[in-house]
Amino acid sequence: MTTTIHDVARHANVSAATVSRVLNSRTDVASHLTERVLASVATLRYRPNGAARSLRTRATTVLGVIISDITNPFFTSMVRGVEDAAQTAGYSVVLANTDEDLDKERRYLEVAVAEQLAGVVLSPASSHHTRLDVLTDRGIPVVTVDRRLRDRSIDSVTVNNYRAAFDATGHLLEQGCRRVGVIAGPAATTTGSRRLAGYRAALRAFDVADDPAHVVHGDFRIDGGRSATLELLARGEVDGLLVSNNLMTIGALEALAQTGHQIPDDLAVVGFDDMAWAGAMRPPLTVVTQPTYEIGRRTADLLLRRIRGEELPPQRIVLPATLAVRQSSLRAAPMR
Amino acid sequence: MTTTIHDVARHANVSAATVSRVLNSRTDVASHLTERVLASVATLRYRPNGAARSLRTRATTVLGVIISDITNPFFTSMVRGVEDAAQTAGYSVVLANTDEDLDKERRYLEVAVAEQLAGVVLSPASSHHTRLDVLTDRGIPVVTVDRRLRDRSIDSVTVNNYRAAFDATGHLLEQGCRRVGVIAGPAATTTGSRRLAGYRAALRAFDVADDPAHVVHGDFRIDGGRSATLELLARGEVDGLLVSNNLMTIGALEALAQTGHQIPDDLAVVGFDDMAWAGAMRPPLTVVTQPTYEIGRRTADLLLRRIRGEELPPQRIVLPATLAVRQSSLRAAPMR
DNA sequence: ATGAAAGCGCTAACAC
DNA sequence: GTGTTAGCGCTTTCAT
Repeated sequence: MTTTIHDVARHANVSAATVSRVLNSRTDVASHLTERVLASVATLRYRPNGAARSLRTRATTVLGVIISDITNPFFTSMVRGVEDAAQTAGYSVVLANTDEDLDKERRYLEVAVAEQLAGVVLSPASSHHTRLDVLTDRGIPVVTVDRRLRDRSIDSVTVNNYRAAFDATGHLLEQGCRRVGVIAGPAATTTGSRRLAGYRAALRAFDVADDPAHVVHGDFRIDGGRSATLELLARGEVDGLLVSNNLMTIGALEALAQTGHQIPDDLAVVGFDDMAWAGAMRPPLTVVTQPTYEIGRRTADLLLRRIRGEELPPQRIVLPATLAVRQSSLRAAPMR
Repeated sequence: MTTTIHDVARHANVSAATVSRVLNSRTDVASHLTERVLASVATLRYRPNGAARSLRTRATTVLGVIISDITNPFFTSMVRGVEDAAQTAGYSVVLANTDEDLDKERRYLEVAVAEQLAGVVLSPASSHHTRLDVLTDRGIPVVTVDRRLRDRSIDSVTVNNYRAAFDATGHLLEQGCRRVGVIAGPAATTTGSRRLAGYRAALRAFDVADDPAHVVHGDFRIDGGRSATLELLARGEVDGLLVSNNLMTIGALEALAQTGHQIPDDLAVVGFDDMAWAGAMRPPLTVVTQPTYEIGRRTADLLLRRIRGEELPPQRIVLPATLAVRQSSLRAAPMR
């Protein structure tokens, strides 16, 4: 039927133990035996049985990636980076969606344990309520991505959200906007809270009053972005808008079109997270771009180091996010 | 350490075999024992070890989804449908990207075998060259999605691409366009070839000459769409454009903006595959919409039936794709 | 340096 | 109906 390690052993005239040693690249095997084994593996097209291996070793070579929404292009691009890094190291990747739901998140963390995943990349639903003990108790490493936890002992890879939001808001103020609204993310996420904090800091820096009416929270999804924007407009006119993620930006643009606002003349817009189509829009969209693929790679690299057992202090890797200025935020008569 | 089936057996005062029977919901266990076992499972928070199970049964409860590009929103939405259906049936899902590369595809099919996946959802890189024997020889069911194989014995779930392209092209012709270009997909894929065939049929139906200069092939990616469009424009003016998938549409729009074409006045545009942002674009984009999530669900349902061993003739499920007319294709003075 | 043998946690024959 | 037993394919002591 399927060829096992014993078939290879017989073919190479060695014991199964020796084949196993060769396959796990241990150095204590005579080189002529190594060659013979490798040759047999090749001719028999032998593939080790993953189930048997992980039953025995109590570990797999599978990484879990638990994110809120696989249809969000930010995450898919990030996942690509994780996949590539994992692949190179001989690991495969499984994905799960939480929909920002703490219950679903907890369930998937348990699955990760049951499946004995080698490690987990997590974009936590909440900086305070997400509990990782299930994993850490059993020594399964976790790295959070895009967002952090309050718990500083957990590795994370993020961008400087505060700074990015500060710059984006500053850019709108430099363009002459004085009533700048923000569609903020869920307060439970660090992307939500840090970006809002950056926005507020920019207002202060420019001596512009921080009007509570100018802040509306959305849920990082399209519909939420649309309704939050309509709510904001209902509270009074604004002349600039910062939207805290990509999907909400789509909703916001729909709302603005629907209410007859001209961009950037009536209202200058800056979104968060570049998207493949941001440049194809009319007017092209000014956004905070994140190195999504790189974020994924770095996250996976860090996770793999933990899996290998490297001892390092808790890492908080921060990558740069930069403002890509396009027409949606450029006003005719900018202020100096 | 971790609780095993024997711990549960001891706690419930039965044999491991009985616990196994209960867990696999076999009917030949006395109901009072079933209760006791279930209670023990709950109090001990027992989770069966997947590795041990699949080592024994030579099968997993994992589905593989092998697609060309996880960053393409068509596929992610489809994958959501697969995930939800799989989840309900107690299966989990792993993803892989082929980048339309036959080698990569073959490699992942081998991984599917090695990992003893229960079944595979595949969007084949080529209708002629993709070989599925690796899987079918070992009884691993496959359903192709989005695209078909020449081999009619393989189940598939697609939309009626021919008809959809026919309608989309017909719509452009009804709008008065007479020089309609098409950015076609890779000829190796059925989505590429069927959509092109539908386009040609519409030209015939409207008695419009089929100018070879109006057909350019792209690779289903953004850059390919951009360069194909520039190539098309270089060959001579067109007044209508059909783009055969979503990512190429983004590239096409960039090319049109860059060359100063006004949509829809200079050139009416219809894209394929709805995207969350199609309605947020100015002008809103006319596209062929596919029931992506539903496609995923139906695919998974079919695959799960095959996994359960149901005997049915080869299925070729065809779901409806419909034209969502928005402004990008609406001309001032349409022809009747 | 290499082989023999035990056992990871589970299910499927086979007894009873 | 339920328990006993063997063994899935691999790695890892422990001898040699």
